Amino acid sequence: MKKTCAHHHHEQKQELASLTGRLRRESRKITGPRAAILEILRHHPHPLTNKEIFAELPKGGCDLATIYRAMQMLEKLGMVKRFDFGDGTARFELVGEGDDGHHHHLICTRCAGVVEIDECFPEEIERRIARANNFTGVTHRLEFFGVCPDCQK
Amino acid sequence: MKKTCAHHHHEQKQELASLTGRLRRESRKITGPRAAILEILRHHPHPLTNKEIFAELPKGGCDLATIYRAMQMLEKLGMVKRFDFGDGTARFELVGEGDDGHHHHLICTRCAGVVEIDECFPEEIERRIARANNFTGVTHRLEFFGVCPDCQK
DNA sequence: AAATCAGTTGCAAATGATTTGCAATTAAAA
DNA sequence: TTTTAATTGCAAATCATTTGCAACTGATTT
Repeated sequence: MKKTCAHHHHEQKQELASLTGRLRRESRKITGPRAAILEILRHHPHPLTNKEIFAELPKGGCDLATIYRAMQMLEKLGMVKRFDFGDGTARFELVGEGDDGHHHHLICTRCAGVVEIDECFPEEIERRIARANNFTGVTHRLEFFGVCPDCQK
Repeated sequence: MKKTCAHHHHEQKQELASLTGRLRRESRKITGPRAAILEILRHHPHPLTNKEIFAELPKGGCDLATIYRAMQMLEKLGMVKRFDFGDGTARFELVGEGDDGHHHHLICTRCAGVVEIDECFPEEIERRIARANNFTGVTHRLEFFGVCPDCQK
């Protein structure tokens, strides 16, 4: 269960320069650990856990806490999107400029393989739900689970 | 943000006898802690965290670990359904006999109030997603977030 | 290029939710 | 009652994530 194909909601792999530029604009420093983390995210089209990023880090990597701090900051700047697959571990994906990164996944409950999904919850129904309950600014968190072709035996 | 109204997917409050019967059938003991926990769940139409159940427990309550163990067991028996609101704390709701408890919530990001939702992700689209990726046994986890009427000021 | 300073990092300790080992207890069957 | 497997309390262990703090380093200024 490995998929690398780009789905239409995926921008081209972002230039590192564009990423560091975004940081600079927010008066954040471009440090070794940050450049390395962005580099890893840039090359992974799928959501990664902090531990996974940590493992991908070259030799003298950085502290795990630094990754946690970096992801928190990148999320606040809207540069990464946090996903929750319900296993108690956060996962992150790089988000393109101007994009909000909203999309969903289909996760194999056997091998944990992940496929990005283009479908989203119907806007019209979401609006109906918001109106019916007088809620504003409604969004959703949605992930699919099933058994991937490889794991079906 | 408090709602007590019963939605159509909610069975009538289950008889305690029916609940204990289900346990007995699985050769589980009806202990004080368990009866107390079921009693609390029976009276709460909304997802509860273990801590909340713990707090609701009468005086000499039971150990928090016992609640964790009970919920795990009840979930395995399909008597409660676990929900994940993305805040790192599991929540549980009693599930009626024969029901699988599948449904969703609309959660206020300000006051954490919860409203049960009747809408579900369109089956047809889910089937399409499953087929398109050759996955079997596909389900989904879906929760809505927004600002409830009270918190809108 | 050296000085300056806010933003960063490593490391260890703190949190918080959840799990687990184990000896003592108890519900339910015999 | 006796018997036995299931259950509990309690403390210690896990795991993911956060945080305090002193040392460090980009980025900007001089």
